[in-house]
Amino acid sequence: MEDDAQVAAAVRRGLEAEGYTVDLAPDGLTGLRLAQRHAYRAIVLDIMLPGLNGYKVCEALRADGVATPILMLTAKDGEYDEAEGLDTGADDYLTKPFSYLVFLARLRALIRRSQTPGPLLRAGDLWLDPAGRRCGRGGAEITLTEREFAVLRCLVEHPGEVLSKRRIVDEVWDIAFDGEESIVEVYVSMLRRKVDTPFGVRSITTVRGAGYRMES
Amino acid sequence: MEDDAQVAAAVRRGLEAEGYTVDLAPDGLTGLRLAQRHAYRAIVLDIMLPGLNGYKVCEALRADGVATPILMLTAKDGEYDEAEGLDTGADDYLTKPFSYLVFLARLRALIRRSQTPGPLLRAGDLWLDPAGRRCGRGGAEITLTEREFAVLRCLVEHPGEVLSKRRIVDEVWDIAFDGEESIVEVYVSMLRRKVDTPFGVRSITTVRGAGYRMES
DNA sequence: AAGACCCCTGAAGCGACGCTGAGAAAGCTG
DNA sequence: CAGCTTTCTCAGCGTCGCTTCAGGGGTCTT
Repeated sequence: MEDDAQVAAAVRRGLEAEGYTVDLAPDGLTGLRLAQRHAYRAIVLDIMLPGLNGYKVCEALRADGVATPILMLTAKDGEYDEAEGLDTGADDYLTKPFSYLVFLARLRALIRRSQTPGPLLRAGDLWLDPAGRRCGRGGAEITLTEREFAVLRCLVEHPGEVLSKRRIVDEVWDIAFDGEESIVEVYVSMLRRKVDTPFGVRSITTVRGAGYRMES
Repeated sequence: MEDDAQVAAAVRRGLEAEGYTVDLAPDGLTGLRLAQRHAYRAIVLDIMLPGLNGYKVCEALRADGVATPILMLTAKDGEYDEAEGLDTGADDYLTKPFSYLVFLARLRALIRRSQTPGPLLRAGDLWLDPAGRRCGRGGAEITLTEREFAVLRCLVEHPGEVLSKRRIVDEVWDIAFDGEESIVEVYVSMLRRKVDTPFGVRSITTVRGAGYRMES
């Protein structure tokens, strides 16, 4: 246990260094609760857990309709353990001891596999292709920088809804971003110049004191 | 088990003497992993396996979209086993005990049958033949090293989609590769010099901050 | 009408990102 | 073992994008 806690802490540090946000549960039940309440991108589940063991947590989650990909960690390399792990609904398993690199690669593969392609976002004749990272209006393609694209995407994903600058910063910028919210103004300005002005339209509306809205 | 391991080793020696390259998995799950990651020309699958049994491995592979021909080995000669084997997606089965010559003949037949004329990957007039490990643009053939080919293949398999360096590393390099992602930059640079520049085109687009995209 | 507040946008510094040539290390071939 | 190929690292350099700042305009309140 002592050992496990250390491994868990190390894994957490590693993942956070990679830019992931990590919630750590000390026991099975806590983990189950967390997973039921949050929409995680992936769950790493140790079979040996105080309280509910990993199989049970996994089973309970699947029974609950939680579809989040699960990576199971098992200490034994017994045959049945692996099969059972997959049977209860885990998407992958890893036998201890494992290298951190292998762990990371598996986790990434899991997350990638679960990502739905999400074809094309549209707002009027404005279109956004997240997979190809392309954007355009009608037949014309528009070149956007990474940030511009992220901000526009954020807006297009919530058409007709007013998004505060705070919210846009939260969604687009890193957690650690400590600049001013006014950065959003700058990007909206640049976006309008690229996706609106040349086409004589105005799809991003300013709602004074509240934020911005993508007209649908 | 002991027995099986000896048979497996013998088969391996035999096949390697024939000029095949053989990967041997000690258990079902390892086999499954290997088969998911590599593009084998054929898979020989024992039903009696430690860990996942042959049926499950077979099923999992097919569910995963792996189309590699599978030759199933069964110890029993009961009809149902055979039927079940074929049901789960195996292409042929062989009942133990069998002679090595019969085994070899079946395997060859399987490989021959599966050689589809041209699963040729294309992107514009750029073509890639994974089976023959060849590549070219229009009528001109281009010589690529193993890595170059793998990177290009990765890109061509997802035309129009932006692939991050991280993802390319994950797909092309060993799972435990711990070098820098910038290695991808080097290979893209070399690829462009071979498949783009001589033809005055630019098929691999850099998407700053996001990755690379194969133009389709 | 004046002031306060909010938003727009052009300019500019600087840091990050990507490209490429050189070369070391490892592997293969004869 | 020598010579070749392949793979990977490193560092320099040019470019691009991110962010901040400041000045100006618009809008609402008092």
